[in-house]
Amino acid sequence: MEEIFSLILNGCKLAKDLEANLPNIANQPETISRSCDEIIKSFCAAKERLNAAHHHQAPAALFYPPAAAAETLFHEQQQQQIIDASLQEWLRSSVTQTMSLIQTQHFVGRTPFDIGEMGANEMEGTSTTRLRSFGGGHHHHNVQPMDVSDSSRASSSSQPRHRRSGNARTTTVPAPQIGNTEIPPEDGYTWRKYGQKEILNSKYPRSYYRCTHQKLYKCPAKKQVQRLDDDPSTFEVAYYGDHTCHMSATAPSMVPASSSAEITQGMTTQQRVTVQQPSSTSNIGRWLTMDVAAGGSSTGAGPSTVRYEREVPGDYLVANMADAMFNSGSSSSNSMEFLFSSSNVEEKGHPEDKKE
DNA sequence: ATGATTTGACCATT
DNA sequence: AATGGTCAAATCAT
Repeated sequence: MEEIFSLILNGCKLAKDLEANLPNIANQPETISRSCDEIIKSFCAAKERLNAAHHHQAPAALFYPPAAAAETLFHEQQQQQIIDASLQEWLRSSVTQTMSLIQTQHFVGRTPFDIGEMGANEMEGTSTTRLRSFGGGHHHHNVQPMDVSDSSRASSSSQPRHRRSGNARTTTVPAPQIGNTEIPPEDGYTWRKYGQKEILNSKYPRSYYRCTHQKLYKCPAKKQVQRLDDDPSTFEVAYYGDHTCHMSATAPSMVPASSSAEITQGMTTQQRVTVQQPSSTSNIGRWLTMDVAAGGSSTGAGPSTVRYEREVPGDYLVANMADAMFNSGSSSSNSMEFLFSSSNVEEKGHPEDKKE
């Protein structure tokens, strides 16, 4: 156990070192990469040991895990929380600035996440392959009877509760390289969670989000986020519907989800640092909401006129992200302008996503 | 007070 | 009938 902790702490230390050095090596991707590798290695080693210690019996009840398993999972979670706590401390300190710098300099033009678009069918195929059938292990703390003897519904059922409408754009988002890997991915839009569900044959629950501005702008955009069974550090995000709300409200910029993901990803990291507090999801939107000029010419960007989403083929976007994000005019060389090359995003328009 | 999240219940789809 | 998606009351956070 001590070994594990020392591994973790070592990882933290390495990360700190990296942080300190970052300004110096910002343009040495290889060096940074090597550092990251070391950090990751350290944490992975810790994780492996944790798993080895607790994981040997992963019983495969079909629906509900035996108490023992639940306990095991619970312990694991506690470990994870301890790890998280360490990381939080580090992350909280001042990484934010550093990260924005990294993102600015390093991630531009790269697409570390593989965006796959598949129809629902394909998606289903993959998930059945991937999520093998040893379901069960959900870490559900006891559900308390909530005594909401509510039955005054059953009349307002006019919404099409379509199951998995055809056009899902599915994104697999690996855990952030930096810091906490438990954080749900973000994509720059602001979402409101409206549900969570245990999914059969999946270890982890699926979370349901809708656009925060659904009611304001009738924005139909939705997404579902679920951790992969195989690889809990990877999230599968399925998008349904397109944003009809205007960009300044929810979108980080005109970048489609795929390319904004890389930026968002990092920000998520910072923003979700406090994982234990489950309800702090949406500050992110705030900075994004603030002031994101796009397109190099339109500064005022009349929101309602701008087509913010999809089809920005070779556009370079200038966004004042870092500034807006942390409004930290301090040392982080206010990189007022960095551009994303939202090049190879081939989101074929599937506008026929109507429900109403 | 307002807005977001949690979570059991409800209901459409398979 | 089972499963997944959504609703909405209760709760939490700001």
